[in-house]
Amino acid sequence: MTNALIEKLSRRDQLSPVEIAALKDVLDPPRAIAANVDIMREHAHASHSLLIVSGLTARYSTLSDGRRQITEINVTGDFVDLHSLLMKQMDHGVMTLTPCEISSAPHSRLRDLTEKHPHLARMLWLETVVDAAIHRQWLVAMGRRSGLGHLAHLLCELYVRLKAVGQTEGAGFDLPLTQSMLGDALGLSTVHVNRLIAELRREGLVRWNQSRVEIINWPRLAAIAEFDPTYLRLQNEPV
Amino acid sequence: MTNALIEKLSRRDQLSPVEIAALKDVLDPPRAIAANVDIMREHAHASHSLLIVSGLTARYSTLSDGRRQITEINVTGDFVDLHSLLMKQMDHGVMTLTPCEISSAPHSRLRDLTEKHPHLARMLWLETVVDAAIHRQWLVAMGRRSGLGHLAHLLCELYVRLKAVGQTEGAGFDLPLTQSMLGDALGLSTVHVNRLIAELRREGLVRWNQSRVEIINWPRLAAIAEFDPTYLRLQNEPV
DNA sequence: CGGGAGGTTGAGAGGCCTCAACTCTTGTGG
DNA sequence: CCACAAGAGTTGAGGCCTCTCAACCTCCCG
Repeated sequence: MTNALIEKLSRRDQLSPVEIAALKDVLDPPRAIAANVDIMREHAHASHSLLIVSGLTARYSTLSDGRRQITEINVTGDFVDLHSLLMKQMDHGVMTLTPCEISSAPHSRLRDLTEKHPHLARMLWLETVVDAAIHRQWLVAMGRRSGLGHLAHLLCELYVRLKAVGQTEGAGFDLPLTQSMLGDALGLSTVHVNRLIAELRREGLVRWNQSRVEIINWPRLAAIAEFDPTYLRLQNEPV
Repeated sequence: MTNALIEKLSRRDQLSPVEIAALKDVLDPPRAIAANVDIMREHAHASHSLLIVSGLTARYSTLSDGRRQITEINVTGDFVDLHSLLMKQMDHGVMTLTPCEISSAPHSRLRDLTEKHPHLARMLWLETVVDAAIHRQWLVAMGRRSGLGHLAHLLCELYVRLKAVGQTEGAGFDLPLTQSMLGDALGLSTVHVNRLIAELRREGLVRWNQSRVEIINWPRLAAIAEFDPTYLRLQNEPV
């Protein structure tokens, strides 16, 4: 049930059987949760962290006029809101984008884990550090890339992250997000997202029907995005 | 020499004398570094992390056409690039914005610290988690706020962060950044930054001469920015 | 005194926004 | 089995925010 997380962590550094057992011990059995449900409310004081066993979630912040900004999309195997172990109060909300299975990890047990397993603690620390690196890439894309480059970058990122946990098929993957949600992630309007997707299709870079995205021309898509996956930290370097 | 860092950490949770000594032990004596110097290059493999003893630095990423996006401004007492302890390869560069004093902490010693002092390790983990929270606020500002709101938010953030380490005087602080640098931080052009600053002045929200920023009307500035300092995690809650 | 960096201002262009209408799909109930 | 509603996607038109280009000013320093 924690396979995707362990698969991802093992790409970065070796986990001992004891550590794997300790990691499994902090997690409650997964619960099934429907799509479009808040699993952690903005400003809440959290007492546990959540692991996505399957499905897609989004971190978001809401503005006073109701508009929304999604700040990260999380996928199967992501320890979303692990940061609340230390932040205590949530600076953003987390919602499901698809039906999900979610495991809960009480902060008390996570704190015990950091006392007894310093190496595993660093591996979890690294999870949050990669989140920050993803945020930085989004900042670069939002601040300095064209709308098309930004969308292309998001697709490249999701493809690589989903592939790392076995959620791709060939050059395609499922992305059951509405164009309105994509707009909230990119900081663009729904109408403009629609036109950008049309442009990617017209240029023969992707096939995109329903929730199925197929990347037809990876080299050109990655070039438009100036995509370099180093920040996802999927290479093996012991911590 | 690590006073600002310890002052900031102590706002969040109590540090024992042993922990303070351990923290000081990982740091080399500070070096003086001029303004506009790269202290960590993009894509470099880091073997140590850097503490800002005094001065201002910026994390940045460079695009293929030479344009730049600053993803965070770091101030006195910030453990900039602590994340490299776990990331190993830098996903961004770090440069000084002003003359700085910088202390270096070898990763080997930091790793030892996490083995022997789990609580202190969590405090350092929290430092990187706050970085991520700052990134998220920048994403919200960049994606969904007006240019004016974005600039106002940056000023509010810097004021609160500088105040937490005793670097403000009344409602003012030093911000020796060129408008071009501010543009790189906000994702705007230099010309537009100039016009936004002029608007803040015209509206009587700030006085801004040379590198001196004086906030005249904090309530209105914070309202324009929709600023809520919770994400900076300066409240006391034990980790 | 000249040069360079930074700041300021004007003018025109363009990317993205808003508003609005229309289409398509899906699910529900009569 | 069809009518209808609701949600999502698509397209057009006009407008605004921000960009680029360019000129000029100020200040500082060699």
